[in-house]
Amino acid sequence: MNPDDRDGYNRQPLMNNNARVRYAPSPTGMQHIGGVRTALFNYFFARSRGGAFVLRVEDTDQSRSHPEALQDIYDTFEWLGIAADESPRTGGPYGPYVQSERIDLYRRYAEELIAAGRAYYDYTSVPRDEAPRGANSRDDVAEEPSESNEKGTAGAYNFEGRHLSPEEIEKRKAAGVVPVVRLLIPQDGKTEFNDLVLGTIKRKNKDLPPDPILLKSDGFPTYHLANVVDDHLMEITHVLRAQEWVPSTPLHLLIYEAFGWDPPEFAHLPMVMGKDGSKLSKRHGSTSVVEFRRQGYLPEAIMNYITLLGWSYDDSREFFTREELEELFSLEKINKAPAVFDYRKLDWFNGQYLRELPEDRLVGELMPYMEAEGWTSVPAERADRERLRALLPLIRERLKVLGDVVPLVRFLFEDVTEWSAEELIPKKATARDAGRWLELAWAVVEKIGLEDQDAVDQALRAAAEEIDTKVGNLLMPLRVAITGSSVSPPLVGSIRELGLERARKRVAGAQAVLERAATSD
RNA sequence: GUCUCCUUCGUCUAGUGGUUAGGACACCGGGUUUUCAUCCCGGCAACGCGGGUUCGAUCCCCGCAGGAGAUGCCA
Repeated sequence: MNPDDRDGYNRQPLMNNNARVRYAPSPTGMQHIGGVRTALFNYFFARSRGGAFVLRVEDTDQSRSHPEALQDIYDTFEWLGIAADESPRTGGPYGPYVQSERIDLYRRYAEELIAAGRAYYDYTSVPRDEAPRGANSRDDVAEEPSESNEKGTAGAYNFEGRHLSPEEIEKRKAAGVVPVVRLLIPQDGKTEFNDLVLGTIKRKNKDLPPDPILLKSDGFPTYHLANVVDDHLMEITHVLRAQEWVPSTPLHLLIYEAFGWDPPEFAHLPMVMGKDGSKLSKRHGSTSVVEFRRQGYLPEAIMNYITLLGWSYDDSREFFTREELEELFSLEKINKAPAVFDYRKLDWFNGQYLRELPEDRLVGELMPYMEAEGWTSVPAERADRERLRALLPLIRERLKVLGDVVPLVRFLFEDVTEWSAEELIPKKATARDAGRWLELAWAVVEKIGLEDQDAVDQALRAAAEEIDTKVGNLLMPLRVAITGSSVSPPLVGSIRELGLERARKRVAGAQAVLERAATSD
C-alpha cells in the first residue's frame, strides 16, 4: 500500500515512529497492580519510541462504572507521575476518550456490519437473569472454585438467532423483545496472528465463542466491539494488554477483518499472580495502588518494582528511575511466563528508596502520618517539620513503609505510664540488678548531660566496665524506662529528643516498678 | 469439559548448542552495633518429566505432566 515499499526500504521508519498505544481501564474499582503494570508498560513503550500514550476510559458497563473509580485512575497516574498524551482530561484529536460518550459511533459501526452481512440482529437472546455483580470490582469477589465447569456449556448460544423467520422476528418485536447485535462468525477456518511477546497464536473459528454479542440490548457496545472500533479510529498501532485477552484476540481480528481494517500489532503481557499462582486478588493482600499509597509506599518504589514484574533489563540491574525506563524499556525483554507478586521484595525496594530520599521530601511524606496521630498542629507548622527532621537520623533506616514512623516515635509524643518488669530486667539478671543498673546509667546521663552524645556514650561504656558488666545491661533498663519498649531507636538520641526532664520522670516510674518486683521476689 | 497460553533456585529474573547456570528478594550463618534496623561477609537453593536431533543439550523438535487464563448482554 505504501508506494515506497517496492524497494523494501521504507518499512523500518514505520516500525519505529508514530507508535500510538493506549491504556483502557474500566472504572469499576480502584486501580490495581495488574492494571497499573499494563499502564506502565504502555507508557514506557510510547516514551521509548517517541510515540503517543492514550488513556481511554471503557465505561460500557453502566451498572459497574463508578465516578470514584474514574477519579482513582487520574489520581494514580498523577501519583506515579505518568502523563497521558491524550485522555478524557487533556483531550486530543481522537476524542472523546470516554466510551459512554461514543455510543452513537458503535451503533453506527454495528449497523455497518449488519449491512455488510457480517453481523445480525438476534431476537432470541435474553439477558442473563443472574444479578449483576454489583459495585465490587472483580477482585473483591470471592471465587467459588468448583462452579467454573458448567459455565461454558450451560447457556451457550447455539445460533438460533441466525435464521429466525421474518414472522418470528415480527412476533418478538411486537412482544417487546429488544435485539442484540451479534457478529457472524464463519465456523470453518482459523484465525492466527503474531503476538510480539508470545509469537504465533492460532485458534479455530469454531472454538471461538459462538457469534459473540457486539451491541447489547441497552445500546451499549461490548468490549469486543468498542475496543476494535476505538483502536482503529484512534489509530492505535500496538495493543499492549494482559494475557487474559489472548483467547479473544482472534475474535477481535475477525472484527477488524469484517470492517476491512488493518489490525494493530498485539503484545500480550504476562499476568500478575498471587503467592498461590492464581490471578492476583484481594485475598492475597493489598492489590490497589491507593492501599499501598496509604500504607506508605513511595511511587518510585511501586513503579520500579511493578515494572520488574515481567520485564527485565539485564542480568543484574534492578534500580530504575522513571526517566530511565522511559528510555530503556523494550518489548523484547518482556517475559512470557506469569509473575508472582512478592510483597516482601516490594518492602525491600521501598526501604531502599526511603533511605535515599532527600530530607525535605521524607519529612513531607512522613508528616501526614504524624498529623493523623494528632502529634502536630493541623496543618503542620514549620516547627513540626523541624522537629520531625531532627528525628530522621533516629528512624530513617528503621522504616520499610512511611507508616512505620508512628510506632517508632510514639514514646516522644505520648506519655509512657507503664513498664513491664520483664522487659526492664535483662536476661539472667534480677530486679535488684536492673534497678542498680538503671540508677547508675541514669546517673551518668545526668552527670554528662545531653550536649555531647559521644561523651554520654563513652561514659556509659566506662561505667559498665567499672562494674564489670555488658553495656547492654546498663542500657536495656534505661531504654525500656525511656521508651516503654525493648525495641527503640538509638538510646542516647532518644533521650535527647525526649528531654532530660521527661526522661527523669520515666526513669523514676520504671525504678518504682523494679522496686516492687524486687520486694516480691 | 473445551480452547489458548505458560514452565530456570521458595519468589522476581539473566543466560548459552559446550558456563563452576549469574544477579536480586526471602531464608540460614557470621561480623559491625546499645535493642531493633541498617550495613558488610558467607551459605543454602533451579534448568518439570520422557523421547528425539546433535559429538554434545537447560537452550532446537515432539509428547506428557503441571500451572494459569478464557469460555458473560464484565472488562
